[in-house]
Amino acid sequence: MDSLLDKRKCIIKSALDLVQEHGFHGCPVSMVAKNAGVASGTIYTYFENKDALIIGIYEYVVEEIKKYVSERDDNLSPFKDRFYTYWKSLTDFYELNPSIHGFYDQFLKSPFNSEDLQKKPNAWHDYANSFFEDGIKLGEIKELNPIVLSILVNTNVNSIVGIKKNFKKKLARNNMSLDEISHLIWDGIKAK
Amino acid sequence: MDSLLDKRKCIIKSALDLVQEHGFHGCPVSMVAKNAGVASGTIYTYFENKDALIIGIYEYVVEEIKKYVSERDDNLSPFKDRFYTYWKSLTDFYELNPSIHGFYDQFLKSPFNSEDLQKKPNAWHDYANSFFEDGIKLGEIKELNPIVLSILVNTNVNSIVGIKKNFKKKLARNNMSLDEISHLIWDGIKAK
DNA sequence: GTTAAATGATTGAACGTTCATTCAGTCGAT
DNA sequence: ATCGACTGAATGAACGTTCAATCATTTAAC
Repeated sequence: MDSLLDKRKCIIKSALDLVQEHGFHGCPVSMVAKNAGVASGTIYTYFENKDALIIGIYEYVVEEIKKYVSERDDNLSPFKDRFYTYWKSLTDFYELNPSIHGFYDQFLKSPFNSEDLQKKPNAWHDYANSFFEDGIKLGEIKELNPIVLSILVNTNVNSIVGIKKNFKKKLARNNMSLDEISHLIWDGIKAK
Repeated sequence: MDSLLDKRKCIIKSALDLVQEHGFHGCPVSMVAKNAGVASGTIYTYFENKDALIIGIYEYVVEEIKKYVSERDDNLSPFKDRFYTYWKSLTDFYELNPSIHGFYDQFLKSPFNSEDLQKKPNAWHDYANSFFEDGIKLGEIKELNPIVLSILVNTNVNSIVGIKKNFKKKLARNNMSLDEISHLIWDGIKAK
């Protein structure tokens, strides 16, 4: 029983790496299977088809993100601190898990991220939305739609992590550190 | 001669629509051909292979973006005005050309956007970078790396346009308008 | 405790489809 | 008459998916 869940997760994880590297269509089921150390037929014990595998990866990924970020949020702290912690947690998580970052970035803009999927309950999105709702209720940030806020902040974190990944050499100079972008965003969204 | 360029552009345009709708791998060459009103073999008169077609669309797209945004920039105006005009031009352009927005968003995160491609000269990226360099030289915006700034601003515009596309109904309420996000970003990046 | 049956995961060759690409022949302009 | 674009059927490789056979583990019977 346990090993079944393990194998499912094992397939997801090895598919995650490959998709991140080669794109959705650059990694055939056979490659995922080989990478996971199983036969290609086995994939179909755990997933209805390849699309379901991709969605399965997505569901795993958002669960992991939510877990990491929410564990580090202390809702008794001042909201400003919570915001910076949120930003840092998300950044850290992506940097610790570059293939999740790569996958998620690709997935969000892909046709896999269909309207139907977006309608389904999503613990990570719910968490992020209610996080920013808190900030608004507390009067700490501007009265923007929390959904917009969360998309905006998450997009920016994604972007920064991507920049760090790609431009590591060029940017290290004497410029304002990339981490300071969080201040820039905070200045933009804080109330007053 | 002219009709050859026309046909190339015609193929690019009809591929653009299809890719935006179905994703890179959801639109076979045969479909592109049919949509463009040519035989599939004809595609190969204009493009070496399907990948080259995708890259061709990308090159067309960034050229159009650059044209639209730079035409509306008056570098004699105060930089703050120029920033708002930049933001508005880019937003307008994407809203006037939703399939370009959809394509570009997908493309940027896809494996097609390879390191090699990123190294190639790109008039739009150069334009955006030097735009923000201007702002820094004029002392109007913070001393961030202009490459970072342009990625950041472009990402945010992209994101806002995407939100407008998807959430038209939900968001129209009484919340601060999405267009105000530009102020939020300006407040964040302006000097002082 | 041993043996036998049952269950269900696993395998990988085989299948059928899809699709990028080719090319021999056609058409149209000059 | 020549040249080059155009056509679209043909090709063959790639890939998702299936399934008969195998294997491992659990259950049942004695």
